[in-house]
Amino acid sequence: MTFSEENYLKTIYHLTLVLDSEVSTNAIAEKMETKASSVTDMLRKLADKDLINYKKYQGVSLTDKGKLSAKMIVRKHRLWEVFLLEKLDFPWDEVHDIAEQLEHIKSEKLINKLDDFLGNPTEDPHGDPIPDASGRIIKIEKQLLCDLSASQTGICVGVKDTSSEFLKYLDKQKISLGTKIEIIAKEDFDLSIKIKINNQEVTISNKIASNLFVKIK
Amino acid sequence: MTFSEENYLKTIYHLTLVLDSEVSTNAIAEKMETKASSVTDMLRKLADKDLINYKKYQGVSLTDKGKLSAKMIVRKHRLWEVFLLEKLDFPWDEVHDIAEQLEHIKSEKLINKLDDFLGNPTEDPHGDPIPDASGRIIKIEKQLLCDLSASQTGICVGVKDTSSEFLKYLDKQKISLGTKIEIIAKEDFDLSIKIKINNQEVTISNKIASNLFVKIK
DNA sequence: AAAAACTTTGAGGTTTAACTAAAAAATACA
DNA sequence: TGTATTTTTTAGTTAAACCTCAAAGTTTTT
Repeated sequence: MTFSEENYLKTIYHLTLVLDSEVSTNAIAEKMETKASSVTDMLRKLADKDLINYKKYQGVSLTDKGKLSAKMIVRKHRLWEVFLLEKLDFPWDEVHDIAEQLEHIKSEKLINKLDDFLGNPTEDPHGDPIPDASGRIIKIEKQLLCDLSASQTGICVGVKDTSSEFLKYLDKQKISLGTKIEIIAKEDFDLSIKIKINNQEVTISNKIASNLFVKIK
Repeated sequence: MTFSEENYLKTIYHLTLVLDSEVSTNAIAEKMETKASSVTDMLRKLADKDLINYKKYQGVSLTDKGKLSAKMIVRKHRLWEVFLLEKLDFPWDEVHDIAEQLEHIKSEKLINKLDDFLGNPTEDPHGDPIPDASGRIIKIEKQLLCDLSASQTGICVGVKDTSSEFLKYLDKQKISLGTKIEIIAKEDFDLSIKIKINNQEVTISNKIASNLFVKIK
């Protein structure tokens, strides 16, 4: 599989999860910042390789084979992210771009050994699940911080927005995976929330709270 | 730089070390298993980018810029080899092929962090030197095992032949980097050598002894 | 100086992945 | 239902990075 094929597969996989239905040519084109006609070309190619179910004008879905391939790419991407963050000490917002390159390295043995080396993590640094060697995914029950009520306490387990800006903001606030967050009070007027982290009280906007996943303690 | 450009540069670098002179088009073609005409194409390209000194019919050498680029590729290759062997526990003979892929990952920060993570090693698993971030190479004085005389003791620091067959043989004999080797006796007739390793006496052929680098203790 | 070996040039091919423009199909809606 | 709009596909190009083969030029060897 070429880099480009792998990237298309990954995009289709992600879009399928979000849209929960067949994925349209235009949706893929937009996500990959290319033209619909280019996408159609690639879809024919992926269909020839039996990686997607493709009927003209009907949108696409992944075949079992395609889904497994996509999951293996996601697995590689997320394991490398863990490696970069935990072993090499990269900041939160820099791991993605390098993992984009590393995810294309071809060696099943490598990725399984890396998995073991990292202690078989089940989530990446953004809190997204890491498929195991057979493609199985363990979902953790997580919810958005904004859905908690006063006096509840959560552990930060992931982010919804993975933009560099947001991740840098979190770094500045010293919020990372595993950080304990206690809701002190919620403000009805602007939906801002007063929270306690690292033994300090801070007020965060609704925008922040609705992009942070926590697990209730 | 494309993968292909990087591979040419690396080949020219290695050939320069071995031949210790200008490298010919044919030599490159043979090493890269391609045709001389393809090589000429690429040489023009590399010369345009000021990576090699190239005059028609005269062979090529690396410019300072080219030499540094080549060293950085070698650096990446060898650091990844150390990672694979030491951290992921890959066997000796499998690290090369995977490192061939990893050496093309683009991120200076990544490789420097990897270097630190590995404890700034100066040699790779085959005993070859690893250039530092500025391209400097520290040579260690090493000699072939066959050049030692009876009763001398050496520490295995590298191999000359890096073929899978040879590396597998060494694994079988439990010889690896750091293994202590004591010369018991040399046989004049067939140049075989009786050595003591891991507290066992073994006889090895001259072919083996002339592909093993040791540092005298 | 001629033969042999090596190197370059030129013409042309393949693959991969884009793109534009226009046709065709599906869908939305009046 | 039929037309307008949107979406998707087709067809024809382009461009980069490779490659091959054969011919022609250069250097080295005998």
